[in-house]
Amino acid sequence: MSKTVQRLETKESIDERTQRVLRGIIEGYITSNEPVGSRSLSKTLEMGLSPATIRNIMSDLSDMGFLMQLHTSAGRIPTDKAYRFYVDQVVVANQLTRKLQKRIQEATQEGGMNQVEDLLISTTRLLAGLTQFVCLTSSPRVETSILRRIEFIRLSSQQILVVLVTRNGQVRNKIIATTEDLSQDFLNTVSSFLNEQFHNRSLHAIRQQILESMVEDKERYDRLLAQAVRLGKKAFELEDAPEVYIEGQHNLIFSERFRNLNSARGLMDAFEHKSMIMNLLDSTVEADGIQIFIGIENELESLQDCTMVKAQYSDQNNVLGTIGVIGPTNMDYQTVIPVVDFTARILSQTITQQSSSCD
Amino acid sequence: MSKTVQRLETKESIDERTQRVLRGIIEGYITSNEPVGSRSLSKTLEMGLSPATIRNIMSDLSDMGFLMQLHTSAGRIPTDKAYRFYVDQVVVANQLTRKLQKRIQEATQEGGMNQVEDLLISTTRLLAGLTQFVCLTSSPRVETSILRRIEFIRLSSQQILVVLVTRNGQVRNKIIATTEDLSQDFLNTVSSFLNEQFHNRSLHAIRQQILESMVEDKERYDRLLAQAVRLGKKAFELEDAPEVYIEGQHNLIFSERFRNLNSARGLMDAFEHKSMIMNLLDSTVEADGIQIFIGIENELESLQDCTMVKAQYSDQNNVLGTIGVIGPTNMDYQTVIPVVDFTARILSQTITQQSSSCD
DNA sequence: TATTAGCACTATCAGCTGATGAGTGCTAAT
DNA sequence: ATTAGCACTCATCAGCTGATAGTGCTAATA
Repeated sequence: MSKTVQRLETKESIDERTQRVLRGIIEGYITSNEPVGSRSLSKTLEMGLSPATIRNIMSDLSDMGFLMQLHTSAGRIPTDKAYRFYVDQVVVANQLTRKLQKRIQEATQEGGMNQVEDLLISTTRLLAGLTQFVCLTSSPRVETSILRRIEFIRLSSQQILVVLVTRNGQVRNKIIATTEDLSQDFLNTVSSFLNEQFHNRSLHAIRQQILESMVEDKERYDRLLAQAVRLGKKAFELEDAPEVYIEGQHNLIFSERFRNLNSARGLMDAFEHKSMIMNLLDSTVEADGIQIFIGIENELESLQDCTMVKAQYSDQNNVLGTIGVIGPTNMDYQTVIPVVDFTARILSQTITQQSSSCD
Repeated sequence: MSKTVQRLETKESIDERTQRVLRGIIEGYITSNEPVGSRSLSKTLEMGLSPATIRNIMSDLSDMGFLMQLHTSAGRIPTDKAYRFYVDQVVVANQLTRKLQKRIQEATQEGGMNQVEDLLISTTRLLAGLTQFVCLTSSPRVETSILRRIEFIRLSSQQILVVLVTRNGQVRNKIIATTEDLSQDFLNTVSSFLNEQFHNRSLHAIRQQILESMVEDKERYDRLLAQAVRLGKKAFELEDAPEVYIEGQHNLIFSERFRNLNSARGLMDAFEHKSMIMNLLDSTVEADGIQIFIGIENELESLQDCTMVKAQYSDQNNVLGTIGVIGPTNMDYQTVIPVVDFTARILSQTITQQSSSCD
C-alpha cells in the first residue's frame, strides 16, 4: 500500500498543494537568497496553512529530494532537482516587458556594428549587464561559414595579406609569406579566379577541394592555376582558434548573488581556457530553443554550483554559434530564460539581415 | 643648531646605517608581506645591532615619514616615500636572469603572430603571468601610424570593405556603405591612386589633406578624383577607439600579494572604462625609459594603494604605445622593473622588424 | 484523519571575556 | 652611543554567553 503512495508521489504526481509549497520555497529562495523557513512561508503563501503543516510538507519534499538544509536549523533551500521541476513544470514561456525588449533591440542595432565581431562582443556585454551574471558567446565557426569574397593584397616582395570575408560578415586577415615576388595585378587575377571558383561554398569544402586539386596531376597546371592553388591553400589554412567572448567576470566576484558560490576561483581559471569554454558552449545536442543546465547537470565540475542558460543563434540556413549566461542556481529563471532567448533571436535576426544584404 | 641636524637628515643625507635599516625593512616587507619588527630585523640584518637600537632608528625613520604602523604593536611598514627612496637610490639597473630573458623572447617570437594585435595580446598576457599582477597595454594610436597600403573590396552594390594596413603591421577592416554601385575594377583604380598619393604618410595627415581637398573647387574633379576623395574620407574616418589590452585581472582577486588592497572593486570597475585606462597609460611625459608611480603618486584614486610600472614601446621612429603592470606597492621592484623594461624592449624590437620588412 | 499547538532541541551569530604574543617607548645602566 | 629591562598597548584568538530562527516530534483538536 505504502508503495503505491510513494509511486503516486513521484515527479508527475505531487499533489497540488505540495507543488504550491515547493514553488513557494523556490521563489522565496530566488528572491531573498536566504533559506526559507516554515513560519515565513506560511505568511507569504496565504494558503491558510500553519507553519506546522508546512513543516510536514517540507519534510515530505526533503524525503523526495527536492529540498535540503544547510544546517539543522537553517530553513530549507531547493535542490537542483527542485529547480529542474521548477523550470520544466512551472516556468511558462514568459513574455519580456516591452521595455526590456526595446533595450535589447537598441543595443544590438546601435551604429558602427558593421563587423560581426563587434556585434557579438557588444551583445555579450549587454547580456552580462542585464543579468549581472557571466555571459559567454562563441563566434561562428569559420570552418562552416560560406565564402563571400577573398582578396590578396601585396604588402612586400615577401608578404601577402589575405582578406577573407564570409557570408555572415566576418572578416579575417592573415599575412602569408611567399618566396616568389608576385605583382598585385597577378594577385588580382588569382583572387578573381578563386572568387569565381568557390563562390558560395563553405570554407571547409573549399579547403577540401584545394587539397584534392593538389594531388591531381601537377603538369596540367598553368602558372595561374598553380599559384591559385598554392595561395589558396595557405589562405584557407585557418587557425581554427576557437573565438569566445566572455563578459561580466567581475560579477562572479562582486555580485551578491554569487555569494554562495565556493568555486569562483575554479570558474575564473576555467575561463582562461578558451577551448574548454568553446566546448562547453557548443557541445550541444542540436536543439532549437533554449537549453538549461542546472547544477550537477553540468559536466564541468566548477560549474556544478551554477546554472547555465544558453541558446544558439543562426542565420537563415545554419546554426552559427551559442550565447549563454552562467549564474547561480537560484537565478530568476522567469526573467533570465526569456532574456537569453530573446537576445539570441535578435542576434540571429541582425546577422541574417547582414548576410542577406549581399548580392 | 637642531635645525641644521634636521636638514642633514633630509632625503639625501640619511646616514649609511639608517639607510641600511630602512632598506632592510623595505626588503623584509617585500618578501614577507608582513609588518617587520625590531627583533626580527635585528636578526636578519646581521649588523650587530640590538633590537633596541633598531627601535631608535625606526623611530627616527617614522619621524622622517619613511615608516608607519598599522597598529601600535604591529611592526612597521614602509610608506610610499620609502618605496620612492628605494626605487631611486637602491634599485640599480639589475640584470635579468638569462632564463627569464629567454622566456620573454620565446614568448614574443612564437609563431602565428603576424598581426600586431596578436603580438600585443600575447605580450600582455605574458607579463601578467610573469609578474602575477595586472598588465595593461595600449595599442599604437592608429592616428599617427604610417599608411602602408589601402585597398577597397566590393562586397555588394551597397557595401565596400576597406582594408587598411599600417607600416607597423596593424590591419584595420571597415565596411562602408555606398549609394552608387562601384565596380571592383574602378575600386582598384581608386586604391592605387590613393596608395600612390599617400604612401608613407600618417593617417592623421592623410585625413587632413583629404578634408582640405574637399573644400577646394569641386568642379575640377574628374570622376576618379571625386570618388577617391569620397571613399578616402570614409575610409580614414577611423573610430579612434582606444584599444587597450588587459590581462591578469584575476590576480587582483586571488593573488595573496594583493591581500592588503581594499579597492580591488574600484580597480576592476576602472578597467571597464577603456578610455580612462588608455589615458592612464599614455598620459606620460615623453620619457625614454621606465616610469614608476608609487601609491599616491597615481592620479587615479583607486590606484593609490598600488604601484604602476610602465614603459613605452616604439618602432625605429616613433613611440607607439605603453605597456605596464599594476601591483601592490610592496612589489619586488628588483625584478619587476627589469622585466617590464626588457619586455618593452623586446616588443619594440619585434615590431620594428615587422615594419622594416616592407619594401 | 488531517491539522495544529506546544515543546524540546540545535546551529548560528553577535558580543563579551581573558589569555597570549608581538611590538613599542622610555629609562637607567653600560 | 648603545643596550638591557620593564611597563604598556593592541590585535588576535579561543571560549563562553544569550538571543534568534529554525526544526522534529507528540499530543490535542476539528
